[in-house]
Order: sequence, then structure tokens, then C-alpha cells
Amino acid sequence: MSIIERKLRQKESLRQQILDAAREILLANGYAHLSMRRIAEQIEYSPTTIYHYFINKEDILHHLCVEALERQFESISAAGSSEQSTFLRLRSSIRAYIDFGLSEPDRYKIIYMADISQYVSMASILEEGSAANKLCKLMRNMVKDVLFESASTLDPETVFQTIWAHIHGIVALLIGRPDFPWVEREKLIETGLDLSLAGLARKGTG
Amino acid sequence: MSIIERKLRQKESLRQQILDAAREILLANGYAHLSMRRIAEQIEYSPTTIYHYFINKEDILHHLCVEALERQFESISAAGSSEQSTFLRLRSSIRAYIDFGLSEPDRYKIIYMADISQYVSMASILEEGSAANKLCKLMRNMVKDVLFESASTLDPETVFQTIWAHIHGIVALLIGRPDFPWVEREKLIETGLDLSLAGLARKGTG
DNA sequence: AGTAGATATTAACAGTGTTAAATATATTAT
DNA sequence: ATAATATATTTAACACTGTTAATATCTACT
Repeated sequence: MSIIERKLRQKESLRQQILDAAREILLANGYAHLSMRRIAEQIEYSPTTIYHYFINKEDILHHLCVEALERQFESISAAGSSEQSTFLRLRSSIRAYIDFGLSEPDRYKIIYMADISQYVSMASILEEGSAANKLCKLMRNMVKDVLFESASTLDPETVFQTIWAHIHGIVALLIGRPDFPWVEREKLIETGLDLSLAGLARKGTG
Repeated sequence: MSIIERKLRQKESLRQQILDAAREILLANGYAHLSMRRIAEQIEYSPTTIYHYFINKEDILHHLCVEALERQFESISAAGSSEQSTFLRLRSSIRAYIDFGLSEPDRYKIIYMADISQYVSMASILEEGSAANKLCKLMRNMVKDVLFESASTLDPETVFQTIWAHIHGIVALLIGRPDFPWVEREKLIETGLDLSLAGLARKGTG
């Protein structure tokens, strides 16, 4: 059955070529210039061919999204692992989240800012074992550890989502409105984290 | 010269009709379905006519953006004015920001989430006397008042931008990823505000 | 009535995502 | 080797998008 295997391998190869091309265009020319025809041009196939490997453009974006989430998960989990205290582990992970977004804006946009919600269900992105799932669990657990140590009664999930909202806000605004008169970037980020995490060090009420 | 006046009036009228049509389509069918041809259809003119009144689509979006900012400014400044303490004034203004975003998602998207930064300069949106300018000043001053009362040494602008990032994050994520398993919305918002503002009540270091 | 100037339209360009139908290619069976 | 079958790929089109050069129409004034 090696012929079938080879065919599957070739099919998988072209599939990967399409994703590679899409990723390349995305990172080189930005989100706006990523088109099916351009991907086709790059892989030297007709645009229609792509539709035999992916349902539609959003399907491709979904895969790039999953891929980007894997990268994000790696950089965040790596950043946290070297720290000693639970608090610093959380803090440097959060910092890594922001740094990922600022250093890879197009990947970040694909994950969190693209209009894919109508096509790609959150459920499929968050499915068991996925990078997004692991990322959520990682963050939630770090929050839980910090809350436990400070004997807080706050709900870990709520705090996790709150922190997420905060850091997404920073990244999204800095990326999306780069010409706003922002204060010095480092100061904005660090002050933000200080304020955001200050409430975690003492007992909460809900 | 009343003929010239009438002509100017008519010109201005059609200009308004275009904006009205654009706004209507935006709010009824969403951001994705707002096209020049659709606006033209609605006002019963050819698509080209629009280009005699606006430079391009982004120009129209810019005007809708300014308009939306005016609405946002109104609802936020109204919300804060009724409160007594500086802290509550800030808090309810922030809450109004979030509520505006959640109740008028398409308007919010136009202001803060649309890809207009390449076409519409932040400078033109923030120009002296504009709603955006007034909104920034309003928020910044409220933050300043709170920081002054708590004898904080934190930089008001930095804190303002931090708070903005936080609340934008909440709105952007809730709007953009509605199918994520969020905790109860009210709880998320209120806990977030509590945590975010907790750091303002005591002395800072930067 | 004829003309200058403003205003609006037609028709096209270059692009987008997507799909039905036709074709080319490769594999299998005779 | 040839015919039949599956698979893979492309052509050509549809229905859109924003935008613009050239053209037509309408209006006001001489």
C-alpha cells in the first residue's frame, strides 16, 4: 500500500505548501494582502486547487491561527517556567503574552483580532489538547496558585479573564493604533501590570 | 446669492444622505456588509457620485468614526457627571465606556477595531475640540483627580492609558469572541474594574 | 438660445472569494 | 498495451469589492 501512502504524503505536502505560502504572505505583506489568488500564485497552482485542500479562506486562517497559538503557548510557557515564585511566574507569563503580540503583530491579529468568529467556532480552537486550551489552563492555574497563596477568595477564572482582557487591550491598542500618542511603551506595560496585579496580593471579596 | 446657498444646501444634504445611508447599513447589517455600491443603491445614485462627496470609503468610515466618538463621549460624560466622589465619577465613566461598546458593537468596532489607521490619521481624530480629544481629556482628568486625592505619584497619562487598555480589552474580546466560555458578564466587568482600580487607592511608585 | 460650469452616470480596471464543469493525469483492470 | 476508472487540476465564470477616466446631463447665466 505504499502507493497510497505516497499519494497521501504528496497530498499532505501540497496542503503544507499552501499553509506555508499563506503564512509567508501574511508575515511578509500583512493580513490585508493575504488572498487566495496570491497563495495560488506562490505555490504555482490555480486558485481552485486550494479549495480541494481547504474548505475556504477562513479554513486556512483557522490553521494559521492554531499554528500561531502554538507559538504563543510555547513562548509563554517558556517564559514562566524559569521563575521561582508563583507571582513572578504569572507576571512573566503575562509579560510574554504582551511581548508575543508586539513582536509578532500579524500572528496576534490572526488569533485575536481577525473576524473569524463567524466561520471558525471557538469550540474547535479550544478543543481538548489544543494550544489554546493548554494556554488557558496554564494561565488559569497560575492565577489560581497566586490567589491561593494570598488567601484570596476571588474566582480564578474571572481573574484570569480579567487579566487577559487587560493585556489583550494593551496589545490590541498598541498594534491597532500605533500613531496614538502613547506614553513610553515599557512604562505603560509595567505600570499596567503593577496596577492589574496589585489587587491579587490581598484578600478579595468575590 | 440664494441659489448658491440652495445648491450648497443640496450638496450638504446629499453628503448627509450618504453618511446616513452608510450608518444605517452599518448598524443594520454590520461592518462587513458596508460597501460603496450598497450605499449608492440606498441613496439611489450611482456609486461614482459618492466619490464627488467623499475621497473614498475610508473617508466615510472616518466620518462615521467621528460621529460614533461623539455619541460615546456624550454617554460617558453623562454617566460620570451624576456621581459625587472623584473615584465614583471615574468608575461609572469607565463602566459607561464598556456599556457603550457592548450595546453598540458596530459603532465601537468602527472607532477602535477597524483597520483605518493606515488611511485616517490619529492626529485628525484627536484634533483640538474633537470628541476623541475631549474624551481623552475627560478620562485623564478624572484619573488625575483620583490620583491626587489618594496622594499617588503615578503618572495620570500612564494610568489613563492603562485603564483604557483594560476596558478596551474587555469590550474587544466580548464583542470579537462572543462564543468564548466567558464567566458571567456582569461579574467579569465588575471584578475587572475592582482589580484595575484597586491600585489607584494607595500610593504608587512611578 | 447658447454656452460655461457643476453634477451625475456609464463603462471599465483590477482586484476579491468561490464554484460548476471540463480537462488532464495517474492508477487500476482487462 | 489498452480501456476504464479514479484522482487531481484547471478553465471560465459568477457575484462581488473599491476606484477612476471619460462621457453625458442638467442648470444657471450671459
